[in-house]
Amino acid sequence: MTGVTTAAAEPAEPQPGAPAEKPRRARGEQTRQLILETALRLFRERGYAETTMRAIAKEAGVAVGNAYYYFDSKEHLIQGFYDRNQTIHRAAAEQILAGEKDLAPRLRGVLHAGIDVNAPYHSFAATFFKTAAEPSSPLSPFSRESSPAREAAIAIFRDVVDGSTAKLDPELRKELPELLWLGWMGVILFWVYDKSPGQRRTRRLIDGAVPLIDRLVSLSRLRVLRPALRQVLALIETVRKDD
Amino acid sequence: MTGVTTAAAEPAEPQPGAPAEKPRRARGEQTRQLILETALRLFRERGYAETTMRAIAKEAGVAVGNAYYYFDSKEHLIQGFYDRNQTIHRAAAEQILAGEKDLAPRLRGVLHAGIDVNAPYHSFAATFFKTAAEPSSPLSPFSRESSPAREAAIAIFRDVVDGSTAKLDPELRKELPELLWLGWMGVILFWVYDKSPGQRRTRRLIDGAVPLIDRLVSLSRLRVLRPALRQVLALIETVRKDD
DNA sequence: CACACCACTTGAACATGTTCAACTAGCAGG
DNA sequence: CCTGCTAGTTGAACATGTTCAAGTGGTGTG
Repeated sequence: MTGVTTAAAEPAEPQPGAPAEKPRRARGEQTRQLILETALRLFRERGYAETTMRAIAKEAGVAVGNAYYYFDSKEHLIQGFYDRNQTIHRAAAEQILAGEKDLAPRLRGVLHAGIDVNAPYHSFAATFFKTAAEPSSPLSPFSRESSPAREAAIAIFRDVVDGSTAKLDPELRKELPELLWLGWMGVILFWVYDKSPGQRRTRRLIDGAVPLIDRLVSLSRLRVLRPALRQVLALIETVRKDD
Repeated sequence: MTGVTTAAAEPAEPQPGAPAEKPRRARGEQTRQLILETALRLFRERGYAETTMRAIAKEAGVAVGNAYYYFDSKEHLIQGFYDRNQTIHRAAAEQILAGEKDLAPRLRGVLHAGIDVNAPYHSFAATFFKTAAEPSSPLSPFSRESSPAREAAIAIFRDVVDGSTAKLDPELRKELPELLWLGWMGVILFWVYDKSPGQRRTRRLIDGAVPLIDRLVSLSRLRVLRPALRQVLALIETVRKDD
């Protein structure tokens, strides 16, 4: 498991751009982990809203204020969950990508793996999603704070594309990873709302959408579609400006 | 302005399916309106999070508990906002659709009108969106409670398609309104996250996406694309099953 | 070894959404 | 006009996320 590590796992060197973190000693790191793990366990057992900060503190054997020393808010505790699943998804994806060269099964495998990882937390993830949807929230997938996690996620889809034997328009190839990630966000959105048993509708969505994407990507080299493709790429370019 | 009325405007007859509401006398209705209007005004002036229930009650000259007699929670106050903008958008859309027969400008006009209606509430809408994103929330655009509002919104896009002179595949024509509504939800999502001045990136997105959709819809009648189109329609069908 | 600094810890206090038992008042029936 | 019913109203009490001033203890330095 190389390449992606959760930001909280080890006290990384302070990066130039990032806001200065206080130095942390061994004891502090231990307490931080204790609080985080206790919180995630309680979230899983009782749900997010039903878990009070007092309960977390009590269960972890610390004072309430101590939790706030390490985490800015209750929502920030979710970031741990976020990072952890990201890492597991990455590992599962590498497993799959190592043994498959065609675009469609590569993409399909990675998407299903992503759902697999999150499946045990479906009910909890819905609440999580609510807080993530707030644009100003640091947990938003589009926020600056989650930028590293986002980049890591996009990197998975870059692997999906680059490692495949599919022939496609070079311009499209450059944009495709980010587009696939966007699609993945859409799948997650669908999944969060999916109340069917075992979220099988989401599985069907993936199984149906992947061949479609595969076909569209192939068609992208067609002469009739070139103008449309250029138009799509131009739109992306235009919209992306002054972020 | 026919067809769409806000649910809260007049004390409608108790519908068979709906949960039994307490009978409400004139005085009660008046108080309810007073609280709702006061709340929406304060939301606009100070923002949602910054407006406390105590402030609403005080400003309206009632006790805190009284607000909870009429509204189950603070979030439920938002529904009024929701309904109101829906109605205004509908009216604006009818204005535009009356004078335009081509698909692209019809769609473009309706989308821009939707943004126009919501523009004054951009910062507030972000918070609103957060609560709407919770799948279990009655405010979610996909929830059963907001089903009437959703149907009304889709109806706008049905008008956009049906009233246009565009020639398109009959199967696609049937599905297009709902797809356009889904796209509209996407635009809203983009808009909520759009921090550019005046949300001009959203405007650009609309201006860029509309001709693209127009082109794709035209291309849908092309022979090479028929299989792809059928595939898309089949996917929609599959995913929609056991809702 | 003593001292000072600072990471770390505490728990009471605060702010705010929500609940609830008690009260009020206006209308219907006698 | 009295009486009772119930929609309507009240505000204190409660639950919970968050803050903060006051410690505490370990670590590096003279």
